[in-house]
Amino acid sequence: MTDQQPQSEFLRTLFARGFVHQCSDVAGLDEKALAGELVAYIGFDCTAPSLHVGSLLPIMMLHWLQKTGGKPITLMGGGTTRVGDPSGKDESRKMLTVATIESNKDSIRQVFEKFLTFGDGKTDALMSDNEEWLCRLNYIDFLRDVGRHFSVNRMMAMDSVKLRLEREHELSFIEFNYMCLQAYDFVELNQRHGCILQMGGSDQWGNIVTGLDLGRRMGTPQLYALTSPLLTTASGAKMGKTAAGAVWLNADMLPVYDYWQYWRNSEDADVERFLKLFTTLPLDEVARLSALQGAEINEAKKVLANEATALLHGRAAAQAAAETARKTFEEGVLAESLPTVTVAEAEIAAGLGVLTAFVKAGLTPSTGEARRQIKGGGLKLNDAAITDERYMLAAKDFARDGVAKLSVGKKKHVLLKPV
RNA sequence: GGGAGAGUGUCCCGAGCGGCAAAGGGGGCGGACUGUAAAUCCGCUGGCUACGCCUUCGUAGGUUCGAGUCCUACCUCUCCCA
Repeated sequence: MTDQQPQSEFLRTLFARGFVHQCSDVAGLDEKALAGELVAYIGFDCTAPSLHVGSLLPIMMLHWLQKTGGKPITLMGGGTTRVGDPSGKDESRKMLTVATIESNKDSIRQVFEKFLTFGDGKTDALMSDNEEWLCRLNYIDFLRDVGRHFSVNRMMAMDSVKLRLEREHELSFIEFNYMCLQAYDFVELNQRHGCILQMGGSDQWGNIVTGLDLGRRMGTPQLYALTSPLLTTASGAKMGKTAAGAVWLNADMLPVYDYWQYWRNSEDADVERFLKLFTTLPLDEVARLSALQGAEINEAKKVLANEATALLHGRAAAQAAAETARKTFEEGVLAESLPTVTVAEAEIAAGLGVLTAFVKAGLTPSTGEARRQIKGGGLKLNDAAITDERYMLAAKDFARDGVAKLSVGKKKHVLLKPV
């Protein structure tokens, strides 16, 4: 929020790569970062079994923090998720059961290890969980020790609350408490680990600042807030949503190939921004790549896909995805690494219609949809458009490597394999 | 507890004098153009054993030849008052 040049490597990097949306006190924070090991945390909700690309941005901030000599803390919201954050939501989310939250937590954890080094060393990352202290709180004690520092008048003015009220949507008491708990987390982490910075997405600003405030009233050292911009694509869509759903980070929820494709299909106008945010390439390399014009920029998109995928899934997996893509798109060759679905030989012998085949392959949700796609010219069998919706798959369709290639549009392919 | 209002195509918003598979958007998917981009244009957007059949308008009943539309009860949500 200021244009002064920070001195610390940490802040310089964050600013240069476009991670900063708001910061409570750049100069003050810069000083702390220069002085020595900076401890910062980001909280993560456990509302889904995997994080998605939206959370990648905060994770990258922690990554850079560690790289520049700081100590990152990932805070799992084991406790706060039981309450539910109203920020940025129109309606209250369904209450999640404790069991669901626990299982989500376990499944989310593993992702952090890809981006951060955990351990007991000075700049090793730390994984914490606010369940540890929040679930132990005693209501009356909490109200007396912490609750008295919150002004309802001020809370009513916070966006997360105000928007609900203005739109005449319900805001339950439990959600209203969320920011108090998050604020308390910050204080707790300060006391436990000397954490003085909380980062997060821009929608977290209110919650984070509430933490600074609580800290001051409860006698912590000066705390700092830093938020990253809300990520949208150049054409305004929310980042991380595709037709199939969210772009998950867990490989069991989104295949590596699809993850690679997600980045490969970025809009031109996003390439530079994404390279800065989601890869660790040096900035001069980023500048070179994003200067490419016209079709040339596809090279930059491939680099983006490679780098982003390598960070999450490893270099080898990224290369494999790139190779599959190269074969299918650039050579038009059948890549055996495409997703494969098996069918019983007998089923084919008994007569398997194309419509059913597409449904089996999961390319089409219903035969009706398959029918419509055929009318629109969207379905292909071994790269040839299908025109007859009553066509039955025959032996010759499996002539190439014993598999039939089914496609919807240009980008979605599945190999059908008889067994 | 009292009063006022609302629940529509399982993505969202949203029209709907008793004839409705249900207007219109958004989103999405497919096609054309391109560069696996954007913008633009076109088509599609309940299911199926498909010129027919089945299931949809909060839930359950009722009135009607016929109900998203009328009546009754119930459920859920919102607002106002207490």
